[in-house]
Amino acid sequence: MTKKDNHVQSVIRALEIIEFLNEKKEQGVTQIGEALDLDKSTVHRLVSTLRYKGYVNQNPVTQKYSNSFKLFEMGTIEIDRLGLIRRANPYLEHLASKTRETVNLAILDGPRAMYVEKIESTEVIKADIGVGRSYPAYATSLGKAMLAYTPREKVIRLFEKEEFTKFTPDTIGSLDELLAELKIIHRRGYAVDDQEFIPGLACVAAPVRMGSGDAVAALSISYPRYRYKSGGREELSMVELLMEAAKRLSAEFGYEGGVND
Amino acid sequence: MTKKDNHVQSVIRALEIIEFLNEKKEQGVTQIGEALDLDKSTVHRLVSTLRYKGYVNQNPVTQKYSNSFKLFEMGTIEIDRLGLIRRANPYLEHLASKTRETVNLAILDGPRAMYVEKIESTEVIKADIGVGRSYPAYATSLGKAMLAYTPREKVIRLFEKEEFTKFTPDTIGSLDELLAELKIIHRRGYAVDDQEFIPGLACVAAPVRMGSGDAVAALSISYPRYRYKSGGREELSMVELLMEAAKRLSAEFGYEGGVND
DNA sequence: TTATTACGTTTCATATCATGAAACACGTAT
DNA sequence: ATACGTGTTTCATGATATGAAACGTAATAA
Repeated sequence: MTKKDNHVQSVIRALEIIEFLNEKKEQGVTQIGEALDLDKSTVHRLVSTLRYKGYVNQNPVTQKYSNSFKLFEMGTIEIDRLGLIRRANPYLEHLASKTRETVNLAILDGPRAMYVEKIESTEVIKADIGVGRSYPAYATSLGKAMLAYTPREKVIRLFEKEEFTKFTPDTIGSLDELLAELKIIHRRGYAVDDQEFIPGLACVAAPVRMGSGDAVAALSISYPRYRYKSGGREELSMVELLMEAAKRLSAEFGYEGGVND
Repeated sequence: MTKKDNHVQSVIRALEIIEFLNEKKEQGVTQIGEALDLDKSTVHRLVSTLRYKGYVNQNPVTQKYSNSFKLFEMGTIEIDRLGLIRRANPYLEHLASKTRETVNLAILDGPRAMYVEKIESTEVIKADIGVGRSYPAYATSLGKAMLAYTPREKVIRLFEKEEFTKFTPDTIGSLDELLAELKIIHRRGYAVDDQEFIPGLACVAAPVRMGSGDAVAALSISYPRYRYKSGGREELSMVELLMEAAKRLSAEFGYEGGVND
């Protein structure tokens, strides 16, 4: 909590231009100026700074501006830092080939679960959640699996100001409810999402843990609910595969304990 | 070409901080200040602006700063724009399962080929090039495949100021050489890289074309050279698979012509 | 304990530097 | 021809980014 907002105006404006170009595609200085309530000369100066630094390109024919791929390049470097994707890939492939369902890898990005890698199911009907997207952690099995292995006070800090949106009737609706669920997950070693986020979609997830025992990421398998009976033999055997993979991957990140702390 | 450098100092500094944090990991304001030759109070103000906008996080215990995953999130949105990865995935999977080798999808980012998606070979010995990385287009089959279906004057503009680095003895070494090679590729419909970038690595690539006939992306298959004879039956049958996939994917992007213009 | 060091943070006087109105250049449409 | 639509450049103005210095806090040394 900063005492006083002492932020740099031009930097905020430049970032807002990048964000604006990120949701639109190609925009001229006038359009940007109208959207952000800036004079077009100001926009031009900021945009030309961004171009100088390689963040935006100018279309030579339309003269309009768009974001370059520098963001993508830098973003992947950021994610690659821990070598998470590289290390997780063999396990993802193993799970995908064994289950034939979509498998996912996510990290915690504040109160949200961000999908960083996936292998899609070979089935015609399959779960498909976009890499690079993030969703409220309390509403997804991946998120809950990670939160269950995150210090309780940090979880409270993350969610005390968050609103709990009821995506479906079964979505977790309060911090208390979440904390109770996390306790169960921690004891059991895996999380389930039975249509708590998207109707018809079910997932099971297990945490990837590091030396401290806290989660660095989570693995999940997601599939249409109708394909397996909730808690049935098939689903449980997927959970077994998943937990074995998560355990082995955790070992690569220095976690030496068992399922429980 | 701007007549006068009229750039916004604070924006440049803020971006340089992001870039610095992108190569290092967690850094304090003092360290950042030393690296970029700025007073720590200036760094603090810029960093707190970046945090306010969600681009950096502060570690509550060390108080040091690091980049958030916002860059990754925005980067993937940028790449997703055309739905390229989504549309290409079925073809990548088909190629991967047929050939058992690593298949790649790249786009042109200025004079460089940027890998945006891949499926790894199931072989123990395999090619592995990182998603999000980019390499000189003239040195890769993907790059050459795209350049061969890019207006000649644009190619010249992109490379007239570029230096041609000899990564291996067979790397293309000049603009003239490149233009000659592109002509052959255009006539033939696919590009090859026989150890022109990395010794021992061979690739074949075909362009994904849009309505205008220009390339939007390229598909490739990469493998260790020793596994197949250059120009042999096996390699040619991979080229056939590749061109068929590229042709179908091109159709999804509105390209209706044949292999040649 | 008390001093020392090292760090992030805040303050504040200063003038640099970002700002937007207006003019410009170059299109395209009327 | 004329009028509007771009992106671009100029320039006088003062708002605002700046860095030195002071502050707060924590960890370490004496």
